[in-house]
Parts: sequence; C-alpha cells; structure tokens
Amino acid sequence: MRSKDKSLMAAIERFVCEYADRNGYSPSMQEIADGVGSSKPTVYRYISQMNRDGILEYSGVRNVRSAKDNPNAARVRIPGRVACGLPKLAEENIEEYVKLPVSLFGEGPFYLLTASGDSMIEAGIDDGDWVLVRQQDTAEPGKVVVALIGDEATLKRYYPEPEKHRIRLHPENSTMEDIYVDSCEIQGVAVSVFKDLT
Amino acid sequence: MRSKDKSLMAAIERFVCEYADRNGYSPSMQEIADGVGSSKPTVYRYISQMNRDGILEYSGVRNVRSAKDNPNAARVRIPGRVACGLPKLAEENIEEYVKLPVSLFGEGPFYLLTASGDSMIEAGIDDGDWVLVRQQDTAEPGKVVVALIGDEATLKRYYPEPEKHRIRLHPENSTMEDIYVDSCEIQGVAVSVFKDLT
DNA sequence: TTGCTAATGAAACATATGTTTTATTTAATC
DNA sequence: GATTAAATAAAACATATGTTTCATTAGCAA
Repeated sequence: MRSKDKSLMAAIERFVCEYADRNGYSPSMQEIADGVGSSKPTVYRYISQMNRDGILEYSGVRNVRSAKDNPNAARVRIPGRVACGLPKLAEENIEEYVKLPVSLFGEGPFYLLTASGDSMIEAGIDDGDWVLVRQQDTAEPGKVVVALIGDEATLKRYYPEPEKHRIRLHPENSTMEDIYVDSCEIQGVAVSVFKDLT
Repeated sequence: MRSKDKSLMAAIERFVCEYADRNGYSPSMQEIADGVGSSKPTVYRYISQMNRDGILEYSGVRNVRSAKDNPNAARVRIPGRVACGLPKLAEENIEEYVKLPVSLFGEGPFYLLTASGDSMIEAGIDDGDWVLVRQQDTAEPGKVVVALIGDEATLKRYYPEPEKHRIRLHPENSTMEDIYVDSCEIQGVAVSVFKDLT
C-alpha cells in the first residue's frame, strides 16, 4: 500500500506560490510538472486531490492558487449598503470585492460596512465611516463586535459577563446605556475604521 | 478614415482590471469580448494594439494585465515611521508599498503616515492612526493637509486668507490656537484615516 | 522472492484558447 | 447616394492546456 508523496505535494504547492509570486499568474500543469520534476498527469492528479483537500484552489486553465498563502492582499466583501447596517452576507448580496493589504490590516475573511448612528463615536466610529470587519462568530472581551440584536446588526463593545449569565454590549457614547442580552450572535470583530476626510 | 474606438479600448481595459480584481486572474479573449459586447477577433486586435502601445501587457493565455499593474489598486508608499511625523519621501526612505483599492480611496499618488499628537482629534484623527495622504502641492480651502511648517510636517486644516496675505492652519482641537503663516509648503491632502480597533 | 496494489508517465483524447482568414458592415468622403 | 477604406465579426484554423486511458513501474506484505 503506497501513499501519495507528501514531499511532491509540498513541492507543487511551493512551485505554485513562487511562480504566482514571480509572474503574477498561475503556472500550467506542464510548467508545474517540469518545475517539480514530474509528469503532467501526476501533477493533475495531485492538484485535483489538493483542491479537494482545500490545500489549494484549482478552477480551470492557468488558475491554481494556494488556498492560504494569498499574495499580499486580503479579499474583502462589500455587501450592499443597507441603511440599517445589517450585513447581508449571502453571496448574491455582495456588491463588490476589494483587496486590502495584509501588511496593514491582517488576514481575512473580511467584509466592509458603513457605520450608521452615533453609538460608537467615542471609539472614533462616526456615521458614514467604513468599518472593516473580520468575520468570526466569537470575540475576545472588550473588542468591538458586529452583534445581531434581534434583527438588527449593531456595533458595540463586547463584554461577556458569564457569572451573571448575560452579555453586556457597550456603546461608546456616554449618553447611551449599556445593553444587556442573554445571548447574541456575533457576526464579526471590527478591525479598522476608514474615515473619509475629503 | 475611421479610427479605433477609444471607448472600446477603455471598456476592455476596465473589464480586464475589474475581472482580475474580482477573480484574481486574467479573463480570456472570449470573456472580454462578451463582457464588452464585442467579438473575439476584435478584442484580440485591440489587445495586441494596446500591448504594443503599452496600455496593457499581454503575454499568452489568460494573461492580460493593465500596464499600470492593477488600476483598481493604487500603489501607496509607506515612508519610514519617523517620530516627528515628517514624511521623508525620498525613494530610499520608503519602507514598503501597499496597494489600496481605487474604488474605496480614489487615485494616487498616495503615501501613508502615522499621525502623532492630538491636534486633529476633533476631525477624528487620533494619535497612532494611519493617515492616507494624496501627494500634491496645492489644496482646496478647508481640506486637511500635510503642511510643512519650518522643518516639521503637521496635519492641519487649510484656510488660505489671500486678502490678508496669509494662511490659516487650523488644528481640529478646540484647546489649540490657529496658526498663521505667510506661506507654507503643502505636501499632500489627507484622504482617509485608518483607525485600528484591535 | 512472489504477488498484489497503487502510483506513475507516455500517449491519446477532448476542450479551451488564441490567431488568421475572409466576407460583411460601417463610417467617412466626395 | 456612390465610392472607398477601415473596422468588424463569423468561421476556420492552429495551438495550448487539461483530462483520460492504459501499460508499466514501484513499493509493500506475505
């Protein structure tokens, strides 16, 4: 019983990354085969397997990319800018994608919201600002989260109070009261604010 | 005597950029043709011409890219983060480059500064924030500019008062006084603030 | 060693893509 | 409107690329 060569897998992944990094586009099966000293069918089988395993993404001619090792830009989804601020993240609601440099904002998955209201002005989040949100369903205490309260998604600072079996959601606005909920769905953690000055 | 359709050229360039930005790889001739409502041979001829003209680079299957690398991403320089805030824009002082989507921040040339001090807190610019600056040596009244006062570069709101032969530089901090200068060198206009929330 | 199983690579195959040809259409000019 | 030259698009063509087939090879176990 033989098993597929792990070192060949690693070599393919490395070659794909380096080729894309150097040329800006993906290599062909033949080029990969030449690069790693194998044959086209073997590379094809490996890449198909690695695609199934999620190690890299393969979707047609000259389009194989490492799943994790994104170049240096994180893909950011921009949902339709709905007034209430509720992010509809179903694929069909995505208005556009942009890329933001990992070196400044870190790794995704991200989406962008436009902030509405003044509940977070003391955290520097004003009405109309863009908020870059890393999509995740948990958060560390004290982080600014996108929390689903009822049907509305809002930005609040997140303070779980497990000893009281509740969660405190803190608006960064001294004229507003904290909100207490038994539980809430976290849709992401705010990473950065983009404030237009023009 | 007819001449090639400039708007089709622009459409092809735009389609190529948007496709690449969205998908991460180049479109095929057919896809471009469908996208711009033309035919494959026509697109081929346009792209060949545009390649000769240096408008975009075409080098084989599924590899056509805008010559300006990626027009949907503006190249942004990040100078060394010097404490005093003075942007040293000589090429050798550039620490790194990042790319930011034109759709969010507009066209460059940009550079990034880290804000220091509290003179602009009422404009939402706090100590440690990133400030995206479009490099230019003039500004409209009321804009936040990077102004060189003596040897120091500072962020202030720009109010020329030509009738008094002076320029008023306004800190967005009510505890601070306006600064009046006869003239000052403008190094750029602040476009956006990136505020880290993590 | 022998037999078995799986991986491999050469070749054949299928498909996608790029390129050229050619007839047609379009727009400008007279 | 007729003439002309350029641009266009349909089709044919050529090539590159991906995919499958199949005989061979290589490893593993008894």
